[in-house]
Amino acid sequence: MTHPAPSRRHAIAEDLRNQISTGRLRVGERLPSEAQLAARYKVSTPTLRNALALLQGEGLIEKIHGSGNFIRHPLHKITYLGGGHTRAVQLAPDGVLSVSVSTTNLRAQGPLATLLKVAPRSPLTEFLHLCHDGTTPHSLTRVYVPRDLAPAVIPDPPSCSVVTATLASLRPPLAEVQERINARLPTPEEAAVLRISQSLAILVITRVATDVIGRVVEAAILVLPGDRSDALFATRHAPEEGNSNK
Amino acid sequence: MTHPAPSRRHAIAEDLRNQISTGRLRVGERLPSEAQLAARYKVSTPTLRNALALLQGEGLIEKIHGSGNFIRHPLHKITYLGGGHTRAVQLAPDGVLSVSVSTTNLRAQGPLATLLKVAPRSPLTEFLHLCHDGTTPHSLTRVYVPRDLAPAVIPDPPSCSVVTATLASLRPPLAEVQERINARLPTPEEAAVLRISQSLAILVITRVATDVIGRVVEAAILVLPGDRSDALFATRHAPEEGNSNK
DNA sequence: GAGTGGTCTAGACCACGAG
DNA sequence: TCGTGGTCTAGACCACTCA
Repeated sequence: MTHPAPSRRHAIAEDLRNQISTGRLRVGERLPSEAQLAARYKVSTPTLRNALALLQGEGLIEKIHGSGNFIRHPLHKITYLGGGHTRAVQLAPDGVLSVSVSTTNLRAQGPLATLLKVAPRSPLTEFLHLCHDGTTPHSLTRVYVPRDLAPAVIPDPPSCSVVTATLASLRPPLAEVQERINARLPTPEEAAVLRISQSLAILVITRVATDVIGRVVEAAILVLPGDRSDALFATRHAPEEGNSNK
Repeated sequence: MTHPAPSRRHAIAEDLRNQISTGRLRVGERLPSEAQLAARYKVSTPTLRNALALLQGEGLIEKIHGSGNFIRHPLHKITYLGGGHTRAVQLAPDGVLSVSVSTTNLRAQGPLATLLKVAPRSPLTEFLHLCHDGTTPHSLTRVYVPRDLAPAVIPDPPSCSVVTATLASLRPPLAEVQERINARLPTPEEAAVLRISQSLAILVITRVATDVIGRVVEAAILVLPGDRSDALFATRHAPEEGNSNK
């Protein structure tokens, strides 16, 4: 409560936020150049850039080097459905999502070997999914399976649904799916691939599927931008056994 | 791969990271002043501050205005157990967590009313939990229940376990627990309460518990710093019905 | 090549914390 | 009061995009 409006950049960010939400600045539109904005608000360029960084962290604008600052399209919110849904995928409310998949063969090492509970240098297959909502990237998923559970032939170009179905057919019945979620800032690489600011928080979901004999048959790492996605877990309780929890 | 080492501040941050991980800088210790560090690395103060901001975003250091930059204590990782566990609480691996609770009566409004599916201005009781790991705050939880499901008398000082048990006893059997998770940067208020950087991502869990007649009996908003907490959901599958997924 | 954002400098002044 | 971090200035130079 010491300072309601401590700094210049918050005031500028607030003004721009209002202009965006009231529609005076329309989506997709380019903002005036940083030099022009700095002149208009009578601040130095670093201060104006700090103001833009706030909006960037909220996912309201997108900076494109050499080209300008743009109002982002209103975000199609994506909900990751977890818990029980073995074939967990993202759900888009209305828009059409296109997914591109690429495949790589590699060998387990370090944390990846630990995650899959295999020996280092075990052969794995990686499926890299990049999900687009229109023209903007929307989520990044890396799926790892032991090589012997991966299909021998991969369609070219691979399609997400086909790959997923093929994987499921090769797989023994699942016993447990574990999903670990945390929040962090993206690495520069992740930010570049997803075209988001390095200061926009991301949701990272690490999903590990285990079969009945305890073998890890799939590990997936999902990276979801925090401004346009969340994860939902619903747990139903049987009415009569609801009180059996110790 | 376009830029292996794009900027000065990353080099400085990397150097400080190494000094921290190799123990040349010990936990709790104060770093030299920013002016001294700037002189040592031969950079301007804003550049040095940018380097520190990177470490701050990783939760490695804590800035205390007027006092200095300090190496943070190695984080006791907290895991939020979700999904099925009705009385979801945080688990600390070893350290002892102390929780302070305060109670407020208020009336539903806006998003809160929507969350609890009650009419605006319905009476609610808020329980504000602040969880400490030693001296540093660790998580912030706001729990809202309709007033008629809240205990008439609140012990003073309220204890977390007693409050939780009392709430459970007043409550009809639960039918469903829904947990929605997302990632964002903290508000200035949240950052201040949790004593974290405004550039450290947080995990926000919104948990809504519904009873058998569809009434929302509790809504909780948990704020967990991303560097020291994650959420875990485990789903077991019955072996025989594992293939029923079309 | 013109215009854009990305990074950095060398200082100034203010606000906070502790003695 | 003094040293600390917090904010800001007015420029400089580089890297990228697009015509």
